[in-house]
Amino acid sequence: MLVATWNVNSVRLRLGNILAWLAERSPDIVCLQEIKCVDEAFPREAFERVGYNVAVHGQKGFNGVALLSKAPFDEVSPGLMGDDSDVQARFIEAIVSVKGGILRVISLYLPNGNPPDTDKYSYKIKWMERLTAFSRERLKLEEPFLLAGDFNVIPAPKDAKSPGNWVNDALFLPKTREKYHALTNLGFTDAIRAVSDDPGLYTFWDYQAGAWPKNEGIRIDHILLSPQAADLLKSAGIDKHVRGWEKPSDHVPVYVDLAIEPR
DNA sequence: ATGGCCAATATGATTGGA
Repeated sequence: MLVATWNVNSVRLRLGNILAWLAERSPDIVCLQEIKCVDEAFPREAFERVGYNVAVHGQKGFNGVALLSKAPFDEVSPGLMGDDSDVQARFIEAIVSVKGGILRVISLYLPNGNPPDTDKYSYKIKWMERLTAFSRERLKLEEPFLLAGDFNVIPAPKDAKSPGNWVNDALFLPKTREKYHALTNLGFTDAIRAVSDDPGLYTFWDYQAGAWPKNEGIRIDHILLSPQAADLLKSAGIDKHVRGWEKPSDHVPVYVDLAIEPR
């Protein structure tokens, strides 16, 4: 069973690319970020026509996350616990029935946090603390459980072509990486790092300054696996070639193959 | 030459992204 995540940078502008990639990869579940539209404007029918159920948590203009699933959703819950005043659409949780049990999946868009000397950075850090508190609760359930999305965190120097360019950036500051490790140390497995220690595994290339042709990439889109999900990991990968398509997103899809059969 | 982008919005300049 394939589960993937992709920050698409506008689901409406990227619809053709997304449908082409779905036909090529045929994932069972897809976590989308930066859909950049309200729920009513999400191109739901285009995905239903090719066999997906749709769950959306959008907002006007920016942010927004969604889930696609070939199997129906048993439960869907938008929003991250811990701050009722947070109106940014960055989190959606769902449960899907699979053969022999369930799979719990989160599509998340962690705040960027730049510039670091502003309230944008404190919002990022607080959001990470809320995500850790949420995860601590969910891990107690001992289920196959995935946190997938755009984490806006470069975990280690080898996750950037030029780490020196990022030392003062909210994506790579020591405090950001400390908070990320506080999350992963609860017991998550980084799916990509479980299958490869190689440098040069990137998921984002800026539109600016020729980042793509120079391969100036960073790895910021992650799939974190609960212990029960990690036990099922068969393979993981990054669909890098999608960055070279016409009108690309600046991010590419990341996927895991789990030893689970659809129900 | 040592910079270069993109998307959404009561839009033709601003905001956010990373």
